[in-house]
Amino acid sequence: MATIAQVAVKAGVSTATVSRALNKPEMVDAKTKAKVQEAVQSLGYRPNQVAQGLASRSSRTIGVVVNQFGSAYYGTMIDGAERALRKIGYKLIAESSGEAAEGERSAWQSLFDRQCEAVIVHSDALAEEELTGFMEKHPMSVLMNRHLPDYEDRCVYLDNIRGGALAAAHLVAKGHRKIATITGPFSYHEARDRLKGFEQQLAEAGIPLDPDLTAEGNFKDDMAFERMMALLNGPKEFTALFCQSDEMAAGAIEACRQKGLRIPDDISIIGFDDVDLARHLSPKLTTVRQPLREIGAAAGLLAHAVARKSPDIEGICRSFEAEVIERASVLDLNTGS
Amino acid sequence: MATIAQVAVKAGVSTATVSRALNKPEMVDAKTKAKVQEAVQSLGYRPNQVAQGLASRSSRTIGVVVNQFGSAYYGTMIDGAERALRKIGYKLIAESSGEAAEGERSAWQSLFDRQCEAVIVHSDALAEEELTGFMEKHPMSVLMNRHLPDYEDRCVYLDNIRGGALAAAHLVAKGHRKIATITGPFSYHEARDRLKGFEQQLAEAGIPLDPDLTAEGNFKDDMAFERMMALLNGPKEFTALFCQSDEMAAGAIEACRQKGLRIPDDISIIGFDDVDLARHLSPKLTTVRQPLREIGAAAGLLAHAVARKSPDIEGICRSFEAEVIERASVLDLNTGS
DNA sequence: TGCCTTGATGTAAGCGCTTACAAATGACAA
DNA sequence: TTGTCATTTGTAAGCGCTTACATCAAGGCA
Repeated sequence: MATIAQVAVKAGVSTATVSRALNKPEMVDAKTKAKVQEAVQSLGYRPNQVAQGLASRSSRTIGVVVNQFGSAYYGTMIDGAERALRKIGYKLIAESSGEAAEGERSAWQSLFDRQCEAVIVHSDALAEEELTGFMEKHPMSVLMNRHLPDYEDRCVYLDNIRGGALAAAHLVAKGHRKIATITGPFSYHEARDRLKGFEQQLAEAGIPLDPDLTAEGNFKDDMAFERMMALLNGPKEFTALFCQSDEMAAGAIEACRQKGLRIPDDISIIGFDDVDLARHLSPKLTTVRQPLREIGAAAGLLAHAVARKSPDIEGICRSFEAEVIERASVLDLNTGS
Repeated sequence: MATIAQVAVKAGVSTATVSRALNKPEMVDAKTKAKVQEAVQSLGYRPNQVAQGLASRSSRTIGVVVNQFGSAYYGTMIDGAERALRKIGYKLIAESSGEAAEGERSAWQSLFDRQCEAVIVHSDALAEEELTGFMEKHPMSVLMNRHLPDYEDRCVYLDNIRGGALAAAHLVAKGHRKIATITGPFSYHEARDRLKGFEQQLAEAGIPLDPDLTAEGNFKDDMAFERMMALLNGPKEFTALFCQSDEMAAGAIEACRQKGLRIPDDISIIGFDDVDLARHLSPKLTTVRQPLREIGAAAGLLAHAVARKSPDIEGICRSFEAEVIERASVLDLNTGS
């Protein structure tokens, strides 16, 4: 690999001039610039970006930590972040936490050790209190898809309360009154918020949330399958189900199938997320869409703005709205279709 | 951020000693080590890994370029690679190519500019010839899930010929004789290989591949839907279909549904990949499994071995075998179940 | 002509580390 | 006592860049 020094020798100038010719072209004479260009070409010189970063104290790198990369949920957000950052010449270093609190802590720290200018964290395992501590300790961090009131301006998040309300409103509008729900784990802020919005919206329609029809899941299909089985075997009847993730909806659908129940004829189901899976399920799943790619992109931009202490922070959308995508898994009781 | 110089002052030793105390503990006296440790603690010192890398000429970073991160296919491989690398203290810099040849070229180059010790490439867009050129130009590269005969020892790949054969064998064993197939794009090596294995295996059973029952898709569901519609509307009958990706199988299933055809009663379908989607489809999809996570992990390890010029290269599994996962989308014509 | 600008380039000091090599210390054998 | 050797530490030269500051030549102006 050619170095700047070799280019300088070949072009007959100092390394400072080479550096300037490349980075601040307006400061150097046209003829000199030409000589430098030629030397660069003939040596195939490419600046060592790590050395540049060390000297200029800017790595142009953002870190991201998520549970794992294999699921569409995380993958889509990361994709959004990476594309947004790549456009402005930034790179993404990705680390997975292995779904453990200790993994989140160490990944967070180690990304800074790698001189990431900022890091994007999707925390699942850290309690609110510890998270707050980290946000304070690492001011160059932003939270993705989680809302921490104390650090409002460094969070990109979905309005989960409203998301939950949307699900309830949709079901109620379709004439459902007896509604069950399988939530995410209550240790997750999102799960609590979605349930809260769901409950509030039901209340507005004069329907109290029935604890017997409320089950705590873990966003995964297997557990949702079991919960749904229990609900179906329970004494209470219901015509509709709200699952806080599409994957759980898939598990619930499977349970219905095993019990010989048809969807949406016998039971209506609405999911949450709108990952690819949703439109491949049978019937196609009506769901509450999270704009994951947009959320990821916003997190990337926010991280960049925070790192650069840019005043644009205010201009970056930090709060996103969910929307219901109507497909074929909810029956309209009013019209029967 | 504290620097090594500050630690040195606080501990009353030279920076060299601090460096040694931290990286080669056996070289320094126990008492000195204790003083250093204490200074490190009290200053909260953490080594700047970028500076370490510059000085020691090793970044402990591997790059990876894929089409996009949002799909389970790429996500799972990346997950495998990241976990394998994290265990040996390496980090992953991820860049997406935006599904374009130019994106692949520039990502590849730019990851080296960031001093990645090696880069893992999942090339979709580059033709074999250009790819060979890149492998020659960048010896610290490995190919993930693609097989380039000239650089056999720097490729981690699935035996796609065998994978295609497996699909054919399964269908034939179930008594199918009239078999259609929707392939990936023929510009993809994988698609050609899978078709080749498929054809060979059929030939062994005395069944010629019928061009009228062979359609070229693009691994996506939409196009598969159209291709399947055309096949169904065509003059030739068939009892089974092999799709070269699960996503295409989902599209084909949708087409059957629209035509009022039941699966597997009227038509049997076997997919390829075994991503999460497969077990959520209805009926659950019988498919040829690619061990994506293992392939990703092997690519990570191979990249590391290549970067370190380690002789272990030979010990890393580079060729993976597919396997058929039997679920519910293929009817056994022999028994009728 | 002399002085001040202005623009282009070079010099050299870092950025935060590692690592040859040199130096110092003490133990030990002759 | 002296020389040898092993052990521990320090000195300083990088790694490949950027950038503040110094330098220098040329042009403008009184």
